[in-house]
Amino acid sequence: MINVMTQDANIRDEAEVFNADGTENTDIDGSLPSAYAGLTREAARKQIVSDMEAAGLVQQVEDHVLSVPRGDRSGLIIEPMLTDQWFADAKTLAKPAIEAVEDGRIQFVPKQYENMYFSWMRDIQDWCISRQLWWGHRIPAWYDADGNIYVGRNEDEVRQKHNLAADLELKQDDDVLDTWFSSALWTFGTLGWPEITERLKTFHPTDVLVTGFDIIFFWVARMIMMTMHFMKNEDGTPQVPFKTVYVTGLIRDEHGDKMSKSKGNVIDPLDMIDGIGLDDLLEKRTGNLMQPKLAEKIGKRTQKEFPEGIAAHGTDALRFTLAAMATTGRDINWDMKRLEGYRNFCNKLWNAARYVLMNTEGEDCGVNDEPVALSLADRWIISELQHCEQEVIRHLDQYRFDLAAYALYEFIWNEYCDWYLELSKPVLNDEEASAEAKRGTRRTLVRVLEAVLRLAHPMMPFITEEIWQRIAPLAGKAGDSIMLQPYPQPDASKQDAGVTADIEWLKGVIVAVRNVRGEMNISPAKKIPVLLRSKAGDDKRRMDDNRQFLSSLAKLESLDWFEGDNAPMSATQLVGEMEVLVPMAGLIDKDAELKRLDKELERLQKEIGRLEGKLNNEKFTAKAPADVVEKEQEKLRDAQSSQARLSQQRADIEAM
RNA sequence: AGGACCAUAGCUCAGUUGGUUAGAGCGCUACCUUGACAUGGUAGAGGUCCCCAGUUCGAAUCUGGGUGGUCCUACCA
Repeated sequence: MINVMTQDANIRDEAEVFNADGTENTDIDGSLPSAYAGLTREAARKQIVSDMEAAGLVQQVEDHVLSVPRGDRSGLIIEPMLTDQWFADAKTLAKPAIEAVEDGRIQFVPKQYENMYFSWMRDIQDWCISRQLWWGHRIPAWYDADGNIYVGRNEDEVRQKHNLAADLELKQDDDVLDTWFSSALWTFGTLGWPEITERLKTFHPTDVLVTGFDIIFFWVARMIMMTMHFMKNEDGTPQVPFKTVYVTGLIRDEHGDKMSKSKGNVIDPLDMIDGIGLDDLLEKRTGNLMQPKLAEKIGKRTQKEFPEGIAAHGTDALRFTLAAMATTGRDINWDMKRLEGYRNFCNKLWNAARYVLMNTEGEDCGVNDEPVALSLADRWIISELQHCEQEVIRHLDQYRFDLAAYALYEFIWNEYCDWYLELSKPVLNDEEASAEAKRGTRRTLVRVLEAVLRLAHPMMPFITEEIWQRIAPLAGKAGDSIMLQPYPQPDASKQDAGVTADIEWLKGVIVAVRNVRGEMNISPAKKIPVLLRSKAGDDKRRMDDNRQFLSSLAKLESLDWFEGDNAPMSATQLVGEMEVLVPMAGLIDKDAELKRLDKELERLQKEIGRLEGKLNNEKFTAKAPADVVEKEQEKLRDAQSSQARLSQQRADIEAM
């Protein structure tokens, strides 16, 4: 290896020549043309060209494109230069680190990232830990004038260790350690190491490391290597730094571009939480650019993207959004609209709590276990809560924060708010209702809310705390903070499939009536009569049990059981085998109803065709599992029976 | 060049071992200010699951090939 430049990148008098092992090579003549000695390399290049031209040796001078490395701070062009550098034997360090992941002492979530780790580690090269930077930990190595090397914590220690004379001149290595070399010590270095402190014994190994996939080789792999090298278990085996590495996706901007300062597309989380005006946002993005030329472009883009700046969304909304978007994919394209949607969700929870407080504060909520009568709706929401808890806990265990967030969203909005709060109104507003019934509903309102607050707390810490402070006493709970409360545990004995089926029936009837209203343009304010007709045993019971709920939520003028064939002309919807009839007199638009029925019949016809085709295929009936075949047969029977009823209905209306 | 990942509604994304009428949020359409909530409610429209071939009774899901996109490949972190 030949080096022709001095430390200042000027041309040497004579080239240095080394063997590959770093020893000096004396076989090769290192002499250089004296004309160039001491010139800067730029001047030397020009001089060489003109000398060549003078000698008639130049055929052509041609421009070509190349990428020129420049120093980050100085901006100067960086030239190749041979210097002494320190290396760590990475292969030896990597071996136990690979094994720790292979045998599961350390697990990556999602698992696919283990491949990334292995491919890096199995192909690892010696790690150059010298850096020529202006910052970092200085390499703890000293040299004397003869080139001897002494390594130690500091100069005093080095002198003592090697019995060096006090007047022997020592020079510390100019280079600094690779940042990752220092930060690889992080898990134990922060806990008092090299002293074996109580903290170190208590908290090492740590549990979960959360990071981005681009950090796996930079830091994660190196933490594992260094920790296993320095830290040992009591039995002397290498200790791992952490047990699980949870790898998040990388958040990009809405176009899928990586956020970067020079692109001016960075969105500061704090600005989404607190909001920021356009002027401040522009200043933030363009005020301190490395390349001021970009300011105009970034400014325009920002102005277009956020004409009014960014609205305040709050911490909880941001947290919940991040959880909901933490899917298994590698990239997360940020979407302000989703943040907005989850802010609305926070608002929804807040308003639901207001409703609950309005109806429970200062009222008898059965805190002291007074007797209660639980309605079907009460028992249903309690049952569903157990299910929601199961789901959330299961998904959290698997690091599927997106699915956990979705389960919470679904329960709070689509079950608790949309149905349960509505179903609580008929009971609370009914002057005839017993004290036990009202107490039961109030108790359920507060207890379910209290539990779901604890369930949601990790994802929406502030709102849940705020509401919990007021709800907890009503639910008979005491404590300074929701943060100190136990996480909910589902109780399977509170789940009741029969209750769920009854509520599904109830929802079906209500939706059926709303459907008729929607399609027939009947005002939501107008009360309408409804008839139910069915041969199934449960239907009559369910109607009798739920008369109050139905009348209230479907806005009924009357609700009657109809037997026999000559039903009045009605708009019809099916709930299972049961017909929901809305008599047409004075209400229904005949053409609209015919159109609606045709649409439904067409859908059924397609469905029947599909199912028949499948079931007539002998290969399917012969090879598919019996329960799958049976399921398809049942679907066909249902579709056919629906088709028969609706065809009859259509004929009746047509004849009107 | 090598390797990895991704492709599902207008947009951002779910879809767990093959069997669903393929889902959510936002956006869109119509109606509704009813006493928790218009940051809302009700009802709806919207998909050739990138393309081709294969395995299978059956494919968004499994296999092969193709197309398009993103990222990584060691001295900024």
